[in-house]
Amino acid sequence: MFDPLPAQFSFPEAEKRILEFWEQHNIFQKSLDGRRGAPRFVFYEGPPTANGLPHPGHCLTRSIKDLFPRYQTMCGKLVERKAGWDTHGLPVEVEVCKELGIHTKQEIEAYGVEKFVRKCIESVFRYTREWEQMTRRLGFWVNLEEAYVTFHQSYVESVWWSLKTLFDRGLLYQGHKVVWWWAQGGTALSAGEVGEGYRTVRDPSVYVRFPLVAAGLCTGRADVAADPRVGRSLPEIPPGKRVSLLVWTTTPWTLISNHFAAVGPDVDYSLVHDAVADEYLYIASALVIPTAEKSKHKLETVATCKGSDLVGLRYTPPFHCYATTLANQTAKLKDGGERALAWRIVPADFIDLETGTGIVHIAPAYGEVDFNLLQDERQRFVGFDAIPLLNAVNPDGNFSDEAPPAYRGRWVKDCDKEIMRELKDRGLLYHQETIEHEYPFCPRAEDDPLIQYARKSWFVRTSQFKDEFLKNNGQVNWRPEHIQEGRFGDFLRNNVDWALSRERYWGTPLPIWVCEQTGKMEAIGSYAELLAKPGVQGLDVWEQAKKADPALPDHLKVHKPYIDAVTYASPYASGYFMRRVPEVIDCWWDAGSMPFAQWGFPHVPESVGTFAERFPADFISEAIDQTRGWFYGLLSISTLLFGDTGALTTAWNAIENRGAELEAKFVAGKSLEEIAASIQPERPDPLRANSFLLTLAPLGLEAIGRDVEKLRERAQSASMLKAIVSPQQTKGLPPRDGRYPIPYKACIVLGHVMGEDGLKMSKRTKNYKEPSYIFDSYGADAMRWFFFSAQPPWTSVRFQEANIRDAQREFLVRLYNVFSFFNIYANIDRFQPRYEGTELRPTEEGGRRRHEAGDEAQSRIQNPRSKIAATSWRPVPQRSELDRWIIGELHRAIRDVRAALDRFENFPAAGRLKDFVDALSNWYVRRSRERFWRATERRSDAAAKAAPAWSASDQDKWDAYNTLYECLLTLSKLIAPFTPFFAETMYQNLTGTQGRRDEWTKPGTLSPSVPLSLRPLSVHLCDYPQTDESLIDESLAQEMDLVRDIVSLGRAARTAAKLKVRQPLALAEIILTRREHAAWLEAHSALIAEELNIKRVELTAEAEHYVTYQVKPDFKAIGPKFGKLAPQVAAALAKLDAAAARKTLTETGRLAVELADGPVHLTAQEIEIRLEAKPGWSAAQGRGGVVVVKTELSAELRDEGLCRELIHQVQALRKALNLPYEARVTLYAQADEQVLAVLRRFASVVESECLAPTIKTEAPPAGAEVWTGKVEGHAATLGIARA
RNA sequence: GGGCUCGUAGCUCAGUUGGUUAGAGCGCGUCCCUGAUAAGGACGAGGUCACAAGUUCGACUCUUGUCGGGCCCA
Repeated sequence: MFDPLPAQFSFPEAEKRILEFWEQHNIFQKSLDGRRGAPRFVFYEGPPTANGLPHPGHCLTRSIKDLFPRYQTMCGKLVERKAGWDTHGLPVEVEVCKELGIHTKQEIEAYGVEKFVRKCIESVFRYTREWEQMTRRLGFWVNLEEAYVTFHQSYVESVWWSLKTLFDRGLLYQGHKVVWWWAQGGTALSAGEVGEGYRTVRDPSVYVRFPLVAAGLCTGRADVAADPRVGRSLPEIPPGKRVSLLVWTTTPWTLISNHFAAVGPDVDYSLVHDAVADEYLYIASALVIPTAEKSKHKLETVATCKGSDLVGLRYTPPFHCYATTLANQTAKLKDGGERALAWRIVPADFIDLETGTGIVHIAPAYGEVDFNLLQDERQRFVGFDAIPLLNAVNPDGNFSDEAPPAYRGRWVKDCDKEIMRELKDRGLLYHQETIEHEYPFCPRAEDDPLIQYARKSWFVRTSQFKDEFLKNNGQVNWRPEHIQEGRFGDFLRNNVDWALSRERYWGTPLPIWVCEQTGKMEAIGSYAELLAKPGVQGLDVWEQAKKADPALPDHLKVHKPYIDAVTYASPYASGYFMRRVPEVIDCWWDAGSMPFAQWGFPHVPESVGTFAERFPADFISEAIDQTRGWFYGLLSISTLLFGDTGALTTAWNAIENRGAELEAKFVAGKSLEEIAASIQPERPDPLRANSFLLTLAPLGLEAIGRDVEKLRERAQSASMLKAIVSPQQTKGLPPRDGRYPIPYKACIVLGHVMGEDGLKMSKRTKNYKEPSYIFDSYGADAMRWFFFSAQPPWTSVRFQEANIRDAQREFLVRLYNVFSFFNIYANIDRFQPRYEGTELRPTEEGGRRRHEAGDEAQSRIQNPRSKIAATSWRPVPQRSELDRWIIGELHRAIRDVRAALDRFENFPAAGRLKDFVDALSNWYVRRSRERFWRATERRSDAAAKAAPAWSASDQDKWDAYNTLYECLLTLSKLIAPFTPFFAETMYQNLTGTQGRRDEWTKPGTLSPSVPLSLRPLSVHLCDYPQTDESLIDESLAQEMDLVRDIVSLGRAARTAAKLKVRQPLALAEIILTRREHAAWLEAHSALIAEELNIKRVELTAEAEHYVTYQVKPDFKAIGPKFGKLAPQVAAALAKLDAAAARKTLTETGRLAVELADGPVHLTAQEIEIRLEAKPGWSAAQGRGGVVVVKTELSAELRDEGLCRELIHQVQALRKALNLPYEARVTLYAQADEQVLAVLRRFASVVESECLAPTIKTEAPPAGAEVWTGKVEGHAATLGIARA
């Protein structure tokens, strides 16, 4: 007996019960315990920030993150799932500031950093409860109890370890970064804040001359080495005439710090003669006319050239404040030669030809592209810092002492007018006007314009690892694939050094301590390491705070402001202290460090091994916006820390800078340790030597492979090579998976979830339903199924309630109906499933013993009530064709679903499940209904004992039950990763575990009918179904498809003739396109006849009556064979007598076709015969063939049709009375004689169909349900009353 | 402004290495079933596959450009 399903099944309520069950019985933990010792499938949780409420987008992420781990667990893997929380960063600070009603850094400091940071911690966990509830309700199995938290001390120390490692390898450096800077507030603004503050303003627009000083054009400058690229012939200019670049800018104040002028190498430039001043100017050709119109000067083109021809020319800077130091300075280039440090023409790829002059003034301190261009130039020189950053502005926005005296100490924007006047006075201003454009202001201080400003910042040298990143990226299995070469690949190819530091308060403190005297620095890898330093001071700040408030989380001691107070004695200058730098780090670094930091690697005991077993991840998933966030963080940090060539690069950096020196030491017989220690002798730290060894250690010969060539190329001697490649084993090194340390093997990049209206979800417009509303109305499975089945996860998805409801109806409700159908009739017939050996839980005993256990189970259920099942089960091959077909479909579905999920593709997998449920519901159950309803042949107990075999009819019935049961039970496991709740409901009901929870906790107390101890408690403790290829009959599958197709065509043909299915017809003819399945189809004509309500169904070979033939080439075969001739072949075929051609082809298998150049031969495979119904027949055509129905109706058929109509009306009356289905009625009929005759004639049919044993041709009595109307043109009155 | 991505039925979306009748669901219309029943099913109408060129014997599919949406970055 299966627990009867409720009359009104509620998905949300059932899910709540399942949740309780999971928790009560620790099913998640059991699912892990069951796989202890199994191979791991590693999952990384990308930490969300819990300082906002979870929305539908997070539900998508968490659904996908749940699906694959569940699947892999069922496939036999151990899939631990450690949750994580991202807790640091500007968004948290902003939330707290909003709460406090403050904004600026001064205000935060006035409030108190200590109090502020504590507010941040509170804020971070404000919505944790909501997040945990959503996670639980969605059925996302993840270990929340042991979640990693990025502000925890162990996590912070692990991040410190990574930073120290990089610092010691010379990969962490201080440089500049251009930010949107609020000068008055002294802070940088985030992109979001900047976006808020754009306003339309009027600004100056000035055209300025940069007079050229290049050799050959003006007064030659023999002291400046010519750029070899300046190898072009420039036009002869009359001596003494001024030649200038014409540049354009809207920020005159930046001209004081001008460094370069940029041109587009492929852009056309014109040298024009301006008659007004009798001078020559370079302008982009495309902008000559607009410039002439603006300035109202006549400009005559003298010559043209490419921008690349101008590169390298020198000019006089507009202001001279830096000229005294830089005017004639040059430095060595990496590839030989020297170049001037400033005021040269350089190439750029961002030249705009819409406005300006096509020659761009470059002031690297005040523009990001400008700054990047400086960085590119710096790369060309031997010493990276050979070129200084020109910046005559203080952080407060006032000109510094480097600026000309007139401007010093004044707000830059206030100086624009005077600067323009000065330029005019000095003859450099060519033209001036004002323009209107969008410019950002501080959103909190509306009168303060923002400026782009270079700030000192800490960087990680990621750009050196670009190739390594790309190699690693190449090994990731991206879903969708285009991420690899597209968005992510592009991002990596354009890699710039990671700007790591933030001048903020709530973040992982940058663990670098600086000597207050010498400026020398050290990185610290852990709190313990800090405490071990000589002369540590300042710990009391923390201790006192803790004493004052013992509730203070200990984790805070590694945070600002407490950590800032900790100083120690400088090893570089006695009597001085080492103090920490004030910055915290980018919280993306925190998140990207999670593979090792979640375990506190390498400080926490055992963490090295723990990490080693769980790196890399087999699977991660987040939304598309994480490309530059978490996905990049993981990849870059792993590569930097654990990569082979990454380590090589580090070694090269060291060797390149000190190669000769190191080599000498090596040759002199120094040990590797000594050499390592000497690499940066200013810090004679043993840790340094270790870290160098750490760098060299992974370079075992076997690991280097083709990089040996690179080594040879770059190592300065054979001896050095030998030193580097000798294998060093260093304990505690993280493992490497394959050649490169990919941090994740597969990554599903999710699209964004959009609101009901297809636009971005917005709290303000409330264009989306809350997850909790969906959970309460439809359930978590409905939402999950919608995410999995409605679209591939990487397309942006519209979160529409209607779509979720539809998805549920299409799959879950349909499946529920089948399940409920089974439940009702299986209970009526007291069906008992058989427990197969394969269903048993694996034990230490061998297969034989297991079978015995199975037999025992069988005998246990052989009590009188369930005797039926014990003897009725038989193997699938002995069952009917329909049973074999649906079991075959089941195994085909298993095969396809597994294959799709193995490829991390949920969408095709879900589609396949949907198709199977459709086949089960709309064909198998429909076609089998009669078998379930068939009465069992009653036999005496004696007869049953004497003959254990069932009658054929009963056996067929039990086959149907067993088949449906097996489909449903297997399906419960197949859908378990997708819709874990409903899967559990089905599984528990089908296995009889439902409602007997208490017994599960008491071993040995078996239900009398169900061997509970032999079954997993939960579907999630089961193995995922395996395909049994022997049960798949591909040709049966095709044939059944064909039948369904033909039936569909038959219905279409009926509809076309306006013949409803109730009206029986005499004959249908089927003309097949292909003959392969003809025999099989013929054998199933009865089935088709029944579905179509047609007495006889025939296959016709020669059907010229009804159809015309068309011979068409199969282009897929013919295209490659004939190429350009293909259309000719097609044309020739079209001209043939199709019927004759078909005959020839059937008989000989070949067909000759005349082309212009002679005959060609086609085989049957290369030709497709198409059928088309001739007009005048009620026919329908499809790919499989044509179905023609005979529309002529005999009197006999009409009567039968009439009878069906009468039955239909009676059934309608039954329904109106809402009668129980077994209620008997008396039928009263009044109509003409023809109708009554039909009723008499088909009385037995009417009786069995309508359960109306008595038919009275009289007026219905009072109280009867009555219908009066016309049936097939006959007036009639029908009434029924309960018998 | 740049990069990536998408544009297929009224709506929401599929469409597998290019192959000649482009599919599904919802909605709509017609009908069926009435022993899964506050369900279920069948059939039908509805498409210049955003637009324009190009490559090809052949383009929804590949290339380029234009227009429109989304994301990321400026």
